[in-house]
Amino acid sequence: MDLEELAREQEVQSHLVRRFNDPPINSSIVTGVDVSYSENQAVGCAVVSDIATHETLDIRILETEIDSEYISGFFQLREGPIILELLRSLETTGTVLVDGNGILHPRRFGLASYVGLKLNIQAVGVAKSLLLGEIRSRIHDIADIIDGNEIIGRALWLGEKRPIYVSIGHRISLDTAVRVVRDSCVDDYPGVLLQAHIKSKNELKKLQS
DNA sequence: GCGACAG
DNA sequence: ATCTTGTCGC
Repeated sequence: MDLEELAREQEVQSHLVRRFNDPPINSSIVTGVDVSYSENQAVGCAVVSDIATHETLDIRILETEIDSEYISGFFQLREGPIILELLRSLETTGTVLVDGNGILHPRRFGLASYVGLKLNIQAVGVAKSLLLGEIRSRIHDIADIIDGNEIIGRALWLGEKRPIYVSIGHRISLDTAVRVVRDSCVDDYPGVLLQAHIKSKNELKKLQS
């Protein structure tokens, strides 16, 4: 499939993304997913945690071969398959935090929306750099990210100089997405994402040695 | 054409 | 993301 066609598909699927809480968040379970690479070898990790008790409930690690290169705007091609397989192997995911964007995307369908829609789960995008949009009306540690006439995400300053960028993935409101990200933070970053990052990196290193 | 560009 | 040591700061 060529990118032009996939771009059209993303636009169509973006209309299926639900930008409200469905259902209201009733548990404190969150899952963070991240992937590390070495050439065409990828190691993904999913960490499930109860952010109310700080208890880690589950950890999954998966090693695969990656064929797709990274293309901005089409991150789903590279990380989609391994993340879907990781999440499908879990009994419970709660709200899933994805390393990347949700609707903060040229066609409002970033990786977090792709994962959320594909698995029909609540998902949030958490990115470390800004893909697009303008940061406006900052109040204290938070600001809107605007593109055209819509708010597509929020920038959150959590201690460090650089903010993180939170956006709706699927079946969650922006306010709730921000709240979940804040609640899941250990120091300056969502604990499940940091753990998934470290775990996937360590496992990759082990497989190489 | 030029520059930007999640990870 | 990854290639990579020391180094500035809390």
